[in-house]
Amino acid sequence: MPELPEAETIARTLFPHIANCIFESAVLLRQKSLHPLSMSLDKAAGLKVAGTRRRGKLVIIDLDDLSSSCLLPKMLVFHLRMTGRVFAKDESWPSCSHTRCFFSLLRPSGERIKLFFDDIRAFGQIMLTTKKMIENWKFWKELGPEPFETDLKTFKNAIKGGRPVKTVLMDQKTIAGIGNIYADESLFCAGINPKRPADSITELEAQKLLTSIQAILKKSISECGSSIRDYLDANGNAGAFQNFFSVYGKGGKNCIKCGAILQKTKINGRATVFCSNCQN
DNA sequence: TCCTCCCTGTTC
DNA sequence: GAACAGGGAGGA
Repeated sequence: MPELPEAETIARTLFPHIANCIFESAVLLRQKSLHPLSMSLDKAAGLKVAGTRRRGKLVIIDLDDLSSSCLLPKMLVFHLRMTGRVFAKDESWPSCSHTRCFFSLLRPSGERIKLFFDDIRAFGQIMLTTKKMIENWKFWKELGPEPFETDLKTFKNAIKGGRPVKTVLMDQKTIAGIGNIYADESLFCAGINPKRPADSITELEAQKLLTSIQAILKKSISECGSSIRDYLDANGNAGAFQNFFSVYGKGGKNCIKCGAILQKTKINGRATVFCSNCQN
């Protein structure tokens, strides 16, 4: 389940494979995997890979239009949702039943490669867009600040309302890139009960929570993300942060801090694990 | 503000 | 063969 650290790892590991490549053609195998606001993937032809990056959980390939005099930068945006994967392989690599689209790319060396977007559960979507067009996307426009670029005041102001603090954390408008894994882990690290109404969080707790989020995301990025079942980076390697989980997927086991049995519950329809002793 | 739906592979 | 995993859209 790619969240921020996994998207970051994919963006980093993908770039060496496709640096300076020119897009030649696209094959879309599942129409619904194309975002409704996307332009036709054929429009990628002739564009050159300028870089790869991440925004929240989104993986982005920046593209330069070499032919256009008005230099209108385009970008290919991947929303990986649960099981999306982006990776490059040599030309002979076959698509599989989970391949949603693939591109043919030309390397500066003249070698031809393929860029795949595979997605088992088919929740993910791909979008070819421009910096201007993407502003029409409500999700993009409302996306909260990056966890490493925000400050306490902004964060505290976003933690508001009577919803459970975990729900607010996972709301991409609050802060970008936090999903179920990192919400549970951050709340445990900060000693905050995930069911607490967001507006009951004190300034001190918000401070602790933001620090925890940043520390956990940083650690996970350094471990190349978490691989629960499906996630692999652009090189096909698994992450290792799952070996550092304190609570996620550990309901019924003992708390690593106090030894109490970790509670498993559902918040907003999402599996949630916490320690009722350590998290108040 | 909460619930359902979209998906498919894995586990019970 | 049902339950479960879950991000985000959309509807109640």
